[in-house]
Amino acid sequence: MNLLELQQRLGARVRSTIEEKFVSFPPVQGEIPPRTELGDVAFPVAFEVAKRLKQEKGERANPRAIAEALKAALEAEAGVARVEVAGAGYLNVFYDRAQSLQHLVDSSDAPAALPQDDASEKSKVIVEHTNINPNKAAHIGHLRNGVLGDTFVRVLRATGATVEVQNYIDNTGVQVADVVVGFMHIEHMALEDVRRLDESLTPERPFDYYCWDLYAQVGLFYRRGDAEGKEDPELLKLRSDTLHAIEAGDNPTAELADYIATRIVECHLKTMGRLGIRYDVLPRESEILSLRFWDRAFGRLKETGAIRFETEGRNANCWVMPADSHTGTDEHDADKIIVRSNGTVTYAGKDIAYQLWKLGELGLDFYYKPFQQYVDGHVVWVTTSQPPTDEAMVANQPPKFGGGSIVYNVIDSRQSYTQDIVQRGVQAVVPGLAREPSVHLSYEMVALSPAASEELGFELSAEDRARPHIEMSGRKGLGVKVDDLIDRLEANALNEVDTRHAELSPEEKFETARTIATGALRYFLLKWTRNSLIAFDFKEALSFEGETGPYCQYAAVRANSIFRKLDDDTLARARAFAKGLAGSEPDAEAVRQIFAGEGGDELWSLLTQAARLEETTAQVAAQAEPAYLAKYTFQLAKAFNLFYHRHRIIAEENETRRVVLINIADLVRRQLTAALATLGISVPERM
RNA sequence: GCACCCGUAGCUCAGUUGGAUAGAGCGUUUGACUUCGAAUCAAAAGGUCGUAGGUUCGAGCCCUACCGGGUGUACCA
Repeated sequence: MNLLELQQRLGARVRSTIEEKFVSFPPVQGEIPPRTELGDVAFPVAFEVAKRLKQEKGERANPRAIAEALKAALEAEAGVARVEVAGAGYLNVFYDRAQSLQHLVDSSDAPAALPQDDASEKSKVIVEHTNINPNKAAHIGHLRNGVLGDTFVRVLRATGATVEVQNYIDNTGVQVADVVVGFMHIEHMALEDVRRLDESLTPERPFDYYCWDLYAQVGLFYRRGDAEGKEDPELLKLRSDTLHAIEAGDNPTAELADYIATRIVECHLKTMGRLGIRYDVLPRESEILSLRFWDRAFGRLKETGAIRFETEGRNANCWVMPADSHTGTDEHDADKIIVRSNGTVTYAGKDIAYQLWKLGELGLDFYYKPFQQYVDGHVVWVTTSQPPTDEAMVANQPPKFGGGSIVYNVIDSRQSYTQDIVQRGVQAVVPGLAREPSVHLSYEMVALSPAASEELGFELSAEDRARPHIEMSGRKGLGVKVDDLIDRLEANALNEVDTRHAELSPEEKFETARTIATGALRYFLLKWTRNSLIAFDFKEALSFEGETGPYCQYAAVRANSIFRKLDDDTLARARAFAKGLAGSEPDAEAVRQIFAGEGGDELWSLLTQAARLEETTAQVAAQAEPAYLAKYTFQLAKAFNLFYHRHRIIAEENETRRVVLINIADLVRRQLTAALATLGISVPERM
């Protein structure tokens, strides 16, 4: 369902007419006028034509006259009712509204035929998101990553792409090591003790919450209890020793680390699952190390000369990636160390190896085993260093992971510099790939408003209180845990449902509340453009009114309620009427009268807005900006709410008018539901 | 120092690639439930688009300089 084809056809016609009558001209796009009275699509090309005429032929022409000359060609096109020349030379096209309605209803029946350009080999898109350090509960900042990534995945799938979702697990990093230090040196626990502790924990304070607190304690521990003090080098040695033990593997410390990381990943998946966020595969850093991915990437980097060995200077005995611009006084200032002087590899190096694998350019693969299964049977796989041994594992083969034609990495903007290094490394090794095969999908962080910070019980200095926002800190334990926030949203939603729909069963009430909470939270995180920093505020995040997910859901619920009261036969007849418009001129004329009459522009405007979902989705996929889809959905919901308020549909007495209203409401509710689904938000029965 | 991001209504933000009269939400004020549900709708007030130049038919958007804020710039991950 879209009007894009018509728009594109008109654009092509404009161009060919210009070339025929005036000068050579680039492809024209057409744009949506700011107001319905100005038409359905506008071509402000006359100014450019006048300029080109002057430049290329020395002719002086009036833009208005040029627009007039193009008008006739457009008026001859099918689907066009009339064309106006406005202002200094705008060419405004008005569609035939009856014909458009017929077309929209007709095409909405066919399941959106995906453009299967080449069935032989469909390329795969990989999206990597979430990537939370597996050492504590997820906070709202982590959630922004997950929601952004998951929504982008849904957008890509809506455009027909095949998408693989990866969640990278850094199970051998310092953050995990810190919690291991906490268990071993603060709590004096070994693996068995931690296991027993884990089993004894209550749902109010599960394992990831426990580790959240412990991690904050470790931060203090390194500072000998003084939050403002310096870290004690002697205690920091515990961290590096632990880290080395984890990387080496095959020892009690590494086993404890593995237990913690695995359990926390389970918690994270459960948390994300509450919002419908899912994964296909969990590549782990431990396997990148043990399967020697880095060694292979290292060789490739050396071969291509992307990195070089320093024999002197401050980076002596390191492998560095030279900076491409030398702005500092010392030209080595900006060089990035990839391999340290002690021979170990930095994060950037490991990430280059991982990216190469994702693009199918490393020449190595992981082994896999099932990690968990969602209720619908979908399996999440995790990497492992051992080939399958027993028969059951051999029989249960994973899909082919990695080898994407394009890779999106959802990573916050603070890591732009490092990501840049990684991109350069990848491009040096595989120069033949399409431009930017690996895309950093960056976004700003979520910080806390001073009020939110105090609500969490953190004392603020006068200086902090004056700041626009306060950065969350896992080390200080300062942050809004995702599960806490969802719990509050669900409780609030349940409260509302309870007062509005006392007749529902407790299960129905809870399910409705859950859906509303998900809608509120996902929309809250999606309505901001990626490079807008979110200063988290409880009042705003907990709101169900105004520009929120529940507002959009409510519009869809209302639309559905119309059709619950309408018998199926009426709907079928209404659709048949719309489809038959092409064959009945009197009916078509009656429909035109309705759109031309009182409030007709408003009806038409709602219809065209609903028709633009596919176009918007494609744009969101191209620009990787899910906020546009959120805005679109809200605007459609808003327009529908107005329509709903202005018109009584079932009670409408004029038969033709009633049929038109039914068709509009039907198309809008379907598009609205589809838009929400792409945002990961479903529509409850009642709310 | 250098690099990137940001500066639009009281607050928080959009502004779809340079188009027509600058848009939402929240907050404030005021109206609308006997209706397909008011988690809604309508109306009002609120703007020197940080400042100063420039580019052109046209600039919130592009260029230059400056002012103010943020984030990076590790032999951390």
